[in-house]
Amino acid sequence: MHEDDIAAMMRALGHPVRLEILRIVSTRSENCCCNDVTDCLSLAQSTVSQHLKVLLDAGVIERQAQGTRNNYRVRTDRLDQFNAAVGAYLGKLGPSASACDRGLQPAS
Amino acid sequence: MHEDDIAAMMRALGHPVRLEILRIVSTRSENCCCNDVTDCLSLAQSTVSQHLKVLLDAGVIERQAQGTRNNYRVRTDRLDQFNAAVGAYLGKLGPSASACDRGLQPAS
DNA sequence: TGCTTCCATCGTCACAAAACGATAAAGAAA
DNA sequence: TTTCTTTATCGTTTTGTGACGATGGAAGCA
Repeated sequence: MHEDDIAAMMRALGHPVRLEILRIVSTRSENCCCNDVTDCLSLAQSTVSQHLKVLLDAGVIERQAQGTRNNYRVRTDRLDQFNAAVGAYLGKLGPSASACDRGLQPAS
Repeated sequence: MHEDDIAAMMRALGHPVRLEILRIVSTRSENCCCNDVTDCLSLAQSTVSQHLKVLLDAGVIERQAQGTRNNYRVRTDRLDQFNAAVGAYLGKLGPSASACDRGLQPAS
């Protein structure tokens, strides 16, 4: 997972409503559709659908059509992956590394 | 660390340039000023200063005036805190809980 | 065949974010 | 004092985001 991917995932998760949506979806693992989420929030259905799309595009959740409804599910694999990447990235920030590697010296 | 704080931190880190700035700052722990960062990036000084402010407001970095320059430093304590909070939050998303309870909170 | 439900998408609006140049304050250096 | 360096902030422009209502297509039910 590269820096840009981490940033993209961070941005997808960087909204209180989306974090809450993620929590809601996770608690109804098997059958959580857009309306279920909407019922839990004081937002319009279109707004919730949009947030779901953001999470979907970021790979945080997955969609599965079932008749007329769409079931959403948390992609725990991706979240684990993300969590590990964040830990690794932040862990590197303490000790010295090779930064500014666009052809510049490490430190002064 | 509460959900909104996590979201705020995520949003601050949810930009490729800011992740790179963070990395640059971390490698020059003791004396990293705005110009140092600007030299590493192809962005205007005012733009870099703005990004630094975002990171500063989110508590990701700290500022320390030294003469006419401002030294920035990574707040590893906050990042560790954030990392732990993210891990705890994402870890909760696997097992089942009681959904849609806006008034109940297991832990913080 | 209708009728209903689900929901992604479109169009729109208001506001936030990202980038820039210009500026001014404040310390260092001459 | 005068000049230079550093850099936060202002004003502006462009682009993005979040929210909404409305719409239409697809599946299920009458």
